[in-house]
Amino acid sequence: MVPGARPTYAVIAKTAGVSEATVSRVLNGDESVHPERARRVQEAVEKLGYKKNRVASALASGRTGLIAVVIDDDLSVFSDPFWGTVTSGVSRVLQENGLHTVLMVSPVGSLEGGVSHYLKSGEVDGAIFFVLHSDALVNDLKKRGLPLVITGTPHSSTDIPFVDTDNFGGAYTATKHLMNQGCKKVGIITGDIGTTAAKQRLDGYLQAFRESGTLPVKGLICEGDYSFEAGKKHAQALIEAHPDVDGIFASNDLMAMGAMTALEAAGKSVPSHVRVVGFDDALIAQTSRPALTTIRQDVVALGEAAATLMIAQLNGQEIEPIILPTELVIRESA
Amino acid sequence: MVPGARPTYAVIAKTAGVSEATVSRVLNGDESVHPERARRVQEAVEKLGYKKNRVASALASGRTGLIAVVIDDDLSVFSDPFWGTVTSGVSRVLQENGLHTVLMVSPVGSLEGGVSHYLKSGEVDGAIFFVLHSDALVNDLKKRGLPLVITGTPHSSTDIPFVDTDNFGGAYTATKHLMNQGCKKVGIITGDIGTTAAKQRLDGYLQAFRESGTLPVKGLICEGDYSFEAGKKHAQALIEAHPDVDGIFASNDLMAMGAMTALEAAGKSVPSHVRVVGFDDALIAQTSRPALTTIRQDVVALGEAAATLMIAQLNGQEIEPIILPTELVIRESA
DNA sequence: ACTACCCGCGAAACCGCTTTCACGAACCAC
DNA sequence: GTGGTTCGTGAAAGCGGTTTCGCGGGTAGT
Repeated sequence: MVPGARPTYAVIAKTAGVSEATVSRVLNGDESVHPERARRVQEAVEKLGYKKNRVASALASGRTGLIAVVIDDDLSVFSDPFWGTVTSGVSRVLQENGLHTVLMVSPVGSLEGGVSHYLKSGEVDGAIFFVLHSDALVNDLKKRGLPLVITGTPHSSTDIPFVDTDNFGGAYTATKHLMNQGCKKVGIITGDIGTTAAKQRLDGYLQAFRESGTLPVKGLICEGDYSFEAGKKHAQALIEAHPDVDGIFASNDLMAMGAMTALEAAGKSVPSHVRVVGFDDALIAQTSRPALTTIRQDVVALGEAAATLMIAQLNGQEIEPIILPTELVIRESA
Repeated sequence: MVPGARPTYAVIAKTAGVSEATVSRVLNGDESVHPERARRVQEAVEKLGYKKNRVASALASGRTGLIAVVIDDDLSVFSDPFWGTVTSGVSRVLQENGLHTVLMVSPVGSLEGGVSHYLKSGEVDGAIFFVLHSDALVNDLKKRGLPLVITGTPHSSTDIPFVDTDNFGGAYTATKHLMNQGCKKVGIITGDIGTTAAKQRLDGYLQAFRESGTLPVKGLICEGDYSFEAGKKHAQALIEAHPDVDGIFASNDLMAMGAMTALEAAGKSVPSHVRVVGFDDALIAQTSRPALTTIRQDVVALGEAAATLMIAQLNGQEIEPIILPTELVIRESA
């Protein structure tokens, strides 16, 4: 053996005095090998510092040990720590299970091109989608039998396993909190209503109203899009339409920041005139002045849950969606 | 051929009436094939919707088409959009070149374990490191001939190609800007001085002083660690030690935010009493009140540059480090 | 016209691991 | 003791490409 070259089964087999087939069995946890021979193989592996060639293994077995994480260029990675954080959770759990994370950041829309091809070509053992881009692609993959996990609730109710934050509950808690603080007129700035998360948060808001026996007046519900600017714009509109508004639930922290900026500019102080609650507990929630009261979602846990679901699926276990709880973090703004 | 099964060379070869060897040559851009036969192969590929099996290809050729991106769990992905953004830049460029990004988020310190093994085992064609963790590992990999790129300037001057932002120039510009605005006493809150970036930014600050013919008084240089808390703490210390301080350059936006929070709490208004400049142009710089004047670095471009360097290396081209320019973004704080 | 080359191409070996298959030994029941 | 199992094992056939090697035919040189 040339020094520096990695040993192969041939070498291990010779050293241990067994066949390559037996080496393979031992290394793949086949119980049926005689303990004594297994030990000899283990020793040879140890001694030679053998590490399995994953590529060869993949070719022969059809399992690559790779899980794709598919992200939409636009919504996501840029300037928003959210997906990066989720990914790190995914990656950690996968790694602990001997799997690797292949990142596919696809320019939105072009998903049908290269990414789609790659996923269909069996070079990954599964795919985790961040935000459901195209139901078509996902359903197609599903039909082909590729293990899938979606982070965020899918639009159409497919039977594809997903993980999500309890958007409904979080929004409900946020709204309830505002009411408990004495707010009589609570508005909401929603996220991009095309996303299920935004819809669910709106539902949670409405539920809080329902329970209090009232319904939000027209104009209290503003359709935003998760951006700072939207928060600003809609807060302005809100206090114009309803000068007596005394609580705002923004569907994410960034919009809450925008709202606070607008409120301050309009001479309304937070929280004495208007209380504000956000959603996410992003970094900005902690650093803003006044510090933002918000609904914390555990983003790392979201990633970990997605990975866990994937692994369970690969093991052929029965699985169901995971909904992660949220937590109200009370700071200064409400 | 079973419907649904992917075609192989065997099928293409038969369809085109050539040998598998010729198919391989055509698909790998070997010029020596007769145009007519090449055309026939292309047609067969087209007709059958053939896509090369990357795994088989990898086994035979030794090239996996995978590039590892190695990130330190701690410093990075969590709550800081920085590395996520860089990664998306890397991923995009790699993908355009038919390569894929394998994410390795390693709990700091454990780099020597699984990650190291994986990288050494030839299952990736190259590795891009975010922040230089361990010179030892990198040098080892370098010796083994694995193409490497480092984002951020390495500590020891190895000949490993790297990409970085012009930290020195950015810091110099920031400090100069404060001086030009009339600041007489400019302090700095540095980043974790164990990182080269922090050192370079400090150097830039010092250079601005040198050019103005003065030197920063003792106590004007505060050693921070890039955290919000550090910014707060050191700004407090700064105005205590030097009540007449009228400019602060914080080595990142987060510390600048902390500093502004502390200043406001101490009754100093920004920018009228003290001007503040940050570094990064992160999201918080735009949303803060007052909006933060800062040094913008192009984070996506950083990732793209890293990927470009990697690709050049794989092509055997000569390469040298890339230093990306920064830009002063003037907002309200200075 | 004869040897020397070069060029395009196919046969076949090979990459390193997995898995099927069949064989011999050991074990069982009758 | 005989026939039928079961069990551990190795030989060998893949997995789907890449690459070496050598052959046949055309070109060039003398």
